[in-house]
Amino acid sequence: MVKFNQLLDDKKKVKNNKISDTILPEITQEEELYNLDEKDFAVLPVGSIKYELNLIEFPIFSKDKKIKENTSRKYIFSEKNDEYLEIIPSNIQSNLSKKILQEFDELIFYGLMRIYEETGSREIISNYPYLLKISGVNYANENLRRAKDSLQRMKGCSIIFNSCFFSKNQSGSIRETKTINLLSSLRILTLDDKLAKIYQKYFDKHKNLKEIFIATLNEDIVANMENKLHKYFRIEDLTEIKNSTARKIYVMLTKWRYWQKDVSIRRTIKFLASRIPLSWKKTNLSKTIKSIENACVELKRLGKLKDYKINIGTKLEESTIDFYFDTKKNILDILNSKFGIEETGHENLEIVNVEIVEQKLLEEREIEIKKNYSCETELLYRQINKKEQIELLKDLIEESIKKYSVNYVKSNILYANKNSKVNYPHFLKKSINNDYAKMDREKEEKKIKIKLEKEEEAKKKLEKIEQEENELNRLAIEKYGKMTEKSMKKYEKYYSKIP
DNA sequence: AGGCTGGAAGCTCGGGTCGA
DNA sequence: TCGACCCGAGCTTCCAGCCT
Repeated sequence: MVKFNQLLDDKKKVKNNKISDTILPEITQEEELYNLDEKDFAVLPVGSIKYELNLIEFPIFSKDKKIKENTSRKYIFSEKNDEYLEIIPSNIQSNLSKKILQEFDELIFYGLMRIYEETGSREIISNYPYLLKISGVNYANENLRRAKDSLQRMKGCSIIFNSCFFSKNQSGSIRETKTINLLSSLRILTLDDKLAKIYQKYFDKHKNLKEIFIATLNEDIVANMENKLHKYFRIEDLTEIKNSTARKIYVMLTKWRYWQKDVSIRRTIKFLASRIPLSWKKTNLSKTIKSIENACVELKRLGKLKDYKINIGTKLEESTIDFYFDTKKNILDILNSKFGIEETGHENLEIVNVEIVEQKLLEEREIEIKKNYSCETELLYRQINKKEQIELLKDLIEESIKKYSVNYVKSNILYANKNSKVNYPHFLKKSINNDYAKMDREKEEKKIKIKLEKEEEAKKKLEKIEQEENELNRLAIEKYGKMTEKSMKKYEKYYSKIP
């Protein structure tokens, strides 16, 4: 972990280069004591959400628009200490996209947090139009599709915190590897779904609703929020910042300023860029600084930042930025200065390297996400041709047997085994959805039926023959018993000649 | 009337290249 | 170091039409 000393060193370096000639504006800090406790939470402004501390500090939602499908991203904080954050996209074929979490998902996540705040339940049952509305996303057809896409990404994307996930019981250095998905489960229900009746009231909200979703928030994130390891934000405060770089800076500053308990803070621009994250290639430094400056202008315009000052010395690379905060406090500021001020150990983490891994490599390496699948899923998974077995197909099987039946899925697996030529997972998914194996299954069922019928017939025939034989024997014995002594001797003499 | 759908055009912004 | 320019995925906006 990068120690706080390093930041101090950075500051010293800047001083040595005589860059730190910033004249701080006169700032007087007013303090008022409120002694807030649980019962004061009722006065939280409408539209407040909790933002969990780990999610604040890390680039969970990529700002990169050129992100490719089936590509993971690893943000390395320290090669030596093996500290990194890695985001691996889902390659479940049924998902709309196989990308890592992106900017749009962040907005949708705010919406989920809002519903969580309203209901207090980890399980969120809602519909896309409502989710868009409270996420601050314009209603548009395309956005409806993307909301679904986004939920799937939150379920499918694995976020690996290696030695960097902070939680309540964490003290000192964080040594564990933690893999989470923002959503631990996701179920999409259409009206014709078997379970739709149970959730009818959620469909009744609007006659035009075709689908609703049932999503469960990740338990570690929820646990942290229950332990007050979060900051409060008004959802409008976040969504009115259209520039995503500005939004990320605002969110991180809210954490840092109350941790540092200061009305102004300084960071190197390199550090800031690494955390947003923005490119820090030599040829692009000036543009990155410009982007950060644009973001600051936006924050100042919206009144989220009192002022800022960028200090550029002889070298662009060593530039720093000072942020100045308003001392006027609203209810959220007061809460934020009280809760979530723990040192999480992330404050000085600097991303030193970003690795991008393409799908081929992703598939080659075993994804170490251990999941609990049902017995049926495990058994069906073994039916898949060995060379086509990918751990993630278990998700597809698990989902499919819920929707259809074990026999239905099995028949389609066998069909895919026989007929898939190029892309097995894709073919299997299509096969299950369209029941390609219907004919095979019916043929097989018919074959079994005929076989059973034949066996039954043969059994009956055998029984009949036995019955007849028994009857003949009985009659013979009966007749033998009734013979006169003369006839019996004649009969025995005749039979003794037969070998 | 208001919510939903489907499609399309145009804009945004980070990133890349180049030359002064 | 910096401005000019281009690229392109993502995003917004708009329109026409449908459903309840």
